[in-house]
Amino acid sequence: MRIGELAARAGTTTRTLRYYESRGLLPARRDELGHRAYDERDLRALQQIRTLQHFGFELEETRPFVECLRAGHPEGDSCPASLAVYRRKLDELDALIGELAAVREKVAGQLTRAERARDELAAEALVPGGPEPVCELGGRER
Amino acid sequence: MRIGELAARAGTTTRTLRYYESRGLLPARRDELGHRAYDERDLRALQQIRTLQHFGFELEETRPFVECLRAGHPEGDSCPASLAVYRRKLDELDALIGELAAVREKVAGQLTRAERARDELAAEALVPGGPEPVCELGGRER
DNA sequence: GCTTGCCCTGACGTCGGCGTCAACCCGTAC
DNA sequence: GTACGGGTTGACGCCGACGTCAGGGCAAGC
Repeated sequence: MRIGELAARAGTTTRTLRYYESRGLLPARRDELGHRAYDERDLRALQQIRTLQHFGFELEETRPFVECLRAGHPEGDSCPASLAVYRRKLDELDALIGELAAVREKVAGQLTRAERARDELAAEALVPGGPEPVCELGGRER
Repeated sequence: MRIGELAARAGTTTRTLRYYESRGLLPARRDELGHRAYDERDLRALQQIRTLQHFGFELEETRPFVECLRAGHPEGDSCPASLAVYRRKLDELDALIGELAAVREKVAGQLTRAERARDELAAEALVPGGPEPVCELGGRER
C-alpha cells in the first residue's frame, strides 16, 4: 500500500503521513522507487493515532500506543505506558473542565449583573425628566 | 503615565501594551519626546482587557468592552455589543464543556476496558502453563 | 510525444499573543 | 565622559499540526 491509499483509507492526507514519519511516529519502508510502503499494521497504528487525536491527545501522547502496537500487542492500550497516558489525560480533562465551569459561572454572573444594571438605568430614565441617552454601540440586540 | 508604569500597574509588560496598540485596541497619546502617554482611563481599559483575557476571551472579543469604556460608559459591559459577547462566550463554553465531558467519559471507558483486559490476561497466565510474557513497555506503573 | 496521476523533497505559511533581540535615542546621576 | 534606566521601531522566534506551494521524477495510457 502506498501513501495515497493509506491516507484515503484512514481519512487523512498524505501530508499528515509524511509529517508523522518526520516525527518518527509512523516510519515507512520504501519500495524500489523510493515510494513509501505501508501494510495493514500501519493502518491500525494510524487509526489509533487518529482516534486519540480526535480525543484531543497531542501527537507525542499517542506515541506509547503506537509503540505498543508495534511491539505486537493486540491493542495500543495493552501497555502500562498507554494506561499512564490515559490517566494523565483524565486528570488534565478534569482540571480543564473544572476551570472552564468556574469561568462559565463567572461570565454568567457578569452577564446577569450587567443586564440588571442596564435595566435599572432604563427604569430610571422613564421616571424623572426625559429619557437619557443609552448606549448605541452594538446596534439593536439580535 | 508612561508605558513602563502602566504595564507595572496592570501587571503586564510593555511589549504587551505595544502589541495592543498595534492591534488598535489601546491607542496611546504621545508626549513631546514621542513616548506613549497613558491616563487612568487607559488603566481601566487595560484591566478590562486583562480580566477578559483571563477568562479565555480572545483579544478581538475584548474590543467591544474597551470601546464601550472609551465611549464614556461606567463599565465595559454597559453596551449591548459587550452583552452579546458574553452570551456568545457562554454558548461557546457550554459547548466546549459538553464536548470535553463526553471525551472524558470515552477516555475513562477506554481506561477501564484496557485495565480489565490486562487483568484478565494476567489471570489467564496464572492458570494453564507458565506465565506468558506481558508487556514491558512503560516500566513499572507509578 | 504528451498528458495524467501518483510519488518525492524542501521550505515557507498559518494562527494568537506575545518574548526576545538589535540598534538607536534621551535625560539624569556619578 | 560614561554608565544607567527609561523610551523608540523593526523584525524574527515560538508553539502544534499540518496546508500549500515549488520543482522534479517515474509509469501508464492515448
